Amino acid sequence: MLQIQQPSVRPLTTAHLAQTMTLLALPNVELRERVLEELSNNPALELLEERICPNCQRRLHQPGPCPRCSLQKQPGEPIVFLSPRDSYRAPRALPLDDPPPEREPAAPEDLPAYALQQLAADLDERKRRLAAYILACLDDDGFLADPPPFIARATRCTLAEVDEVLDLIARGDPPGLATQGPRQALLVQLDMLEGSDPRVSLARRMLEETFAELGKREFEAIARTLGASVREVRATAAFIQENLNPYPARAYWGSGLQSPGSDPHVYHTPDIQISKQGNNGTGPLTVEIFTPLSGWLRVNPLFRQALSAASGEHSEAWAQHLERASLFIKCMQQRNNTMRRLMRLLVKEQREFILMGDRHLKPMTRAWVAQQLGVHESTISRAVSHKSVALPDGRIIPLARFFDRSLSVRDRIREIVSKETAPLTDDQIAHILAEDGIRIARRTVAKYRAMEGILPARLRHKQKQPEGMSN
DNA sequence: CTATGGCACGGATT
DNA sequence: AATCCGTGCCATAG
Repeated sequence: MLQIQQPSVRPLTTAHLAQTMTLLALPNVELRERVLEELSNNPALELLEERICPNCQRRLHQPGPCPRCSLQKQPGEPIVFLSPRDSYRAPRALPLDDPPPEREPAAPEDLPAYALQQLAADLDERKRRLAAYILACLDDDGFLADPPPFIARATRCTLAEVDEVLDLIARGDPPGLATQGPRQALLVQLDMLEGSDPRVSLARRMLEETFAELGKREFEAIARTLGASVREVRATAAFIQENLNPYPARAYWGSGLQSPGSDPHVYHTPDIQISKQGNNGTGPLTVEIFTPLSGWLRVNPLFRQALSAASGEHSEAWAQHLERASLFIKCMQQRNNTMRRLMRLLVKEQREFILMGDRHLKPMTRAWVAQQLGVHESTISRAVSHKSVALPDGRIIPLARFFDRSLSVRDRIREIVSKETAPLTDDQIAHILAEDGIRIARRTVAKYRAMEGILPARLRHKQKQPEGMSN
């Protein structure tokens, strides 16, 4: 918590603030890069081993008592704690109480062996060994742990050879195996079914140009970027969802996550996980804020000693390192603290939304949250942007959606239209909403309706096409 | 004449 | 300071 400040004349505050803000705006995956970079560049910075909480067996990544066990006090309050996530394999964190259903039934050796069998006949000795090496190094999702140039170096093959073998594997039976991630896997699979469907070309553009948005299901943004209609984008997203598999290895390892209805098709891991405590809807909500590494950062005490002992030209550079390290740690703590406070407030305020769906989202502005927390509103902006949160029902949504004023209204519009007997005009819908106390302009109804991919009243007529995919 | 979608303006957000 | 979103005004399709 407290760092011994070097009596530095440097304007610590400006640098500190600037760096805090940049860290705050980073999603977990990028923060991981950032921390690793800092660790490798700065010898004064050190990552301590994780501990296991003797009580709840969770991994701890900060000094002091286990935050989860010690926090379980206040009945109405949500439980918010940081949770180390150094592996990005799981699609999302599993609820704390349930045993993980995935990845134990089949032996992990099965898949590589199976894949190798298909290829063996086509390859010479040298390439067969290369293929075996690659397959052995895949992570649990069937993706490459190392980039191709790395493999080339490790196996003393040329990059061209590596790419060739990779391509063969990827087009083998679990299509998309041994690619670099969900996106590449999907693209390979897309290539393989080319020719048949007109949606293929749009699907490719969506994967290539707007993959991040696709993961977050921001269909409007995709449509805008690609110049397609929201309707087309939705249809294509459904097409991708039905025909392609972002995690090729999972189909083989009997994961129960892929098939059931709970929207498994989000192609990235969340930064935050919210789960319910019990099965009844009354228990407190648990919020895990993922941190990129297990263990915790601190200034290396040996380095500090060495600095005081050292003299001469080194000491200045070393002092800078040390200052930078301590600064970085402060920034990380600042970030964690802000995220914790933010999430505690958000979950408390929006409990109904989290548990019961879009319609119960209370309108909330960032400015208001900033005032509650006593920070600048731009801080909230940074904290909220680029983050994704997994809800108890399995949906993964951008954190910014907590501030989407239109969400609950759009949900109501969808309901009104689905229950209508005769097609209602936008004006009528606006009127119905007004009776419920929602005063929005007719023009706005039209926009929301378009966003939801609902045709205008004139075109809805009698045949209704149930298009709802996210409920 | 009515229902919609396009364009632009003002306020909020970033 | 730049950008996004809700809304009003207006042209157009039916």
